[in-house]
Amino acid sequence: MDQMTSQPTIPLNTRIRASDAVASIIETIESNIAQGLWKPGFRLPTERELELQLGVARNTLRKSLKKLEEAGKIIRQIGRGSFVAEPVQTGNVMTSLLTQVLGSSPSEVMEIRLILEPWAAGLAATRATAADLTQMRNCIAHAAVAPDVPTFEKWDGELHQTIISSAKNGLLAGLYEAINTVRHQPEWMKLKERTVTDERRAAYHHQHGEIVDALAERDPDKAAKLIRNHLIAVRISLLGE
Amino acid sequence: MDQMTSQPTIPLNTRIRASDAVASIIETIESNIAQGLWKPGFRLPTERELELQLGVARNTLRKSLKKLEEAGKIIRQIGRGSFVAEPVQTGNVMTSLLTQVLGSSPSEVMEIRLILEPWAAGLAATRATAADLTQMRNCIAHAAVAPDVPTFEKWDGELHQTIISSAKNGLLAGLYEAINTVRHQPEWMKLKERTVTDERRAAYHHQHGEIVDALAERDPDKAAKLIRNHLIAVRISLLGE
DNA sequence: TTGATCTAAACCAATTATGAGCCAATATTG
DNA sequence: CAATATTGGCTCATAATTGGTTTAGATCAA
Repeated sequence: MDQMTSQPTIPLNTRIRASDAVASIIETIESNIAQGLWKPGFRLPTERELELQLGVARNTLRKSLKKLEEAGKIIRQIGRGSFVAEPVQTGNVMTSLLTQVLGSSPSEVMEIRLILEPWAAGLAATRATAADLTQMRNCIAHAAVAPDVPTFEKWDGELHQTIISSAKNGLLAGLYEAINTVRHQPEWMKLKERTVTDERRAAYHHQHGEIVDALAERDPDKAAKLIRNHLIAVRISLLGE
Repeated sequence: MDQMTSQPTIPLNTRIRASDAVASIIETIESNIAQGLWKPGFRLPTERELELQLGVARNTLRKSLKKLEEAGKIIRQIGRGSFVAEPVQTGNVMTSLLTQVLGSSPSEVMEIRLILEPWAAGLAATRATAADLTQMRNCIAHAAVAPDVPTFEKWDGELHQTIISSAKNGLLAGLYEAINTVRHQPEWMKLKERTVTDERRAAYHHQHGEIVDALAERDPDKAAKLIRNHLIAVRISLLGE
């Protein structure tokens, strides 16, 4: 309604288009909820009342209500009415995963490894190929002669990643890779430097060999049990009892 | 392209015309977008309004809009209108994991859920707060009255995410959130649409209620067992025996 | 003239909004 | 308990809105 066509170069933010009815209705209702005018549990006017109040057709109104319902803002029930929904904590967005991973404590990481890896080892016992087993033994050999903790840590990580990969579940491999990024965190490295003694390295080496042997024997239960014991040992050395 | 030898000055892009309406229009609209006057998603005035505001013929205006569309600045849709395009998303650090997740088969997803969720439920039984439990029941209520499968799916996903979050392991929550993105994949949705019957929805609703009850009773074993049975039922309905 | 650009109008196709009627689940009343 | 009223769920036909296309004519520079 503000057709000031005198200035050709400045088209202003004119008016909301007629076909924005649905969006406009949603905005109105959401504002009522946001302002606390309609509180959670409040029963909103019937559709036949709302269509009059808002000056739109019932079909249009219903499209808006459907979207509000899908967004979780309201709940509708035949014969009862439509109600303002209880607020739900806004879930974190996808992007949070990285910070989630990088911000995770060693305790959290071990908690998850302790559940994922024994299970994965059980699967790997039946699914691992000869090439997988060869690669595992390769990792163990490298770790055994590693000159320092970071190098040992690298081959240790590679070994566990290979075991996980042998479970032949691509999604699992991806998740574990994300978990593994935490190994490159300074905090994790410092923890390792402080806790990985030569004695423990020898113990880990022995446990790693047993695990791969169990996988080669195609014994799921044995592999799962061995890797679980290994991870418990790791957790103890990292975090204490 | 490079025949500079014959002609000293080749007028490649010479637009000598005094009134280059198209370029002028493009400049005006781009300026509106750049200045934030028209934000991403904003629906610009209809062509029939713009031609009045700019004082040009619709044909000329459309030439400008076409170029803007080709440049990715706006998006046009018959019957709906023209919209300022969303800015292209910059490459994510998580792309590898994301593609890993999105490329995963429902079978792989269920395999991991079946191991992670019972364990998480066991932890949640002792770690869930009253607010967590309230939110779970809220999700169940939403799912119960969901008018269609996508909406049901949304609240079902929210419920499981809440249970996971109740285990109070931030890394786990992040991983599960990544897994959950697969629910938005077309393949997954089609599978759900095809397999989620009213009968199964009723069964799931009952199982969900039992699970949350077990969590409220602080019974880890019962919760783990119930969610395991639930997920087995889901897997069967999705993938068969 | 020739070619390019702009103006103008009519019509096409996809989407949205309207209005009416009827159905299904729930609430209320006798 | 049974009957009625209320309320959301749904479908259909119709009209309005909006970008897409074609055609014709006017203007202007090379």
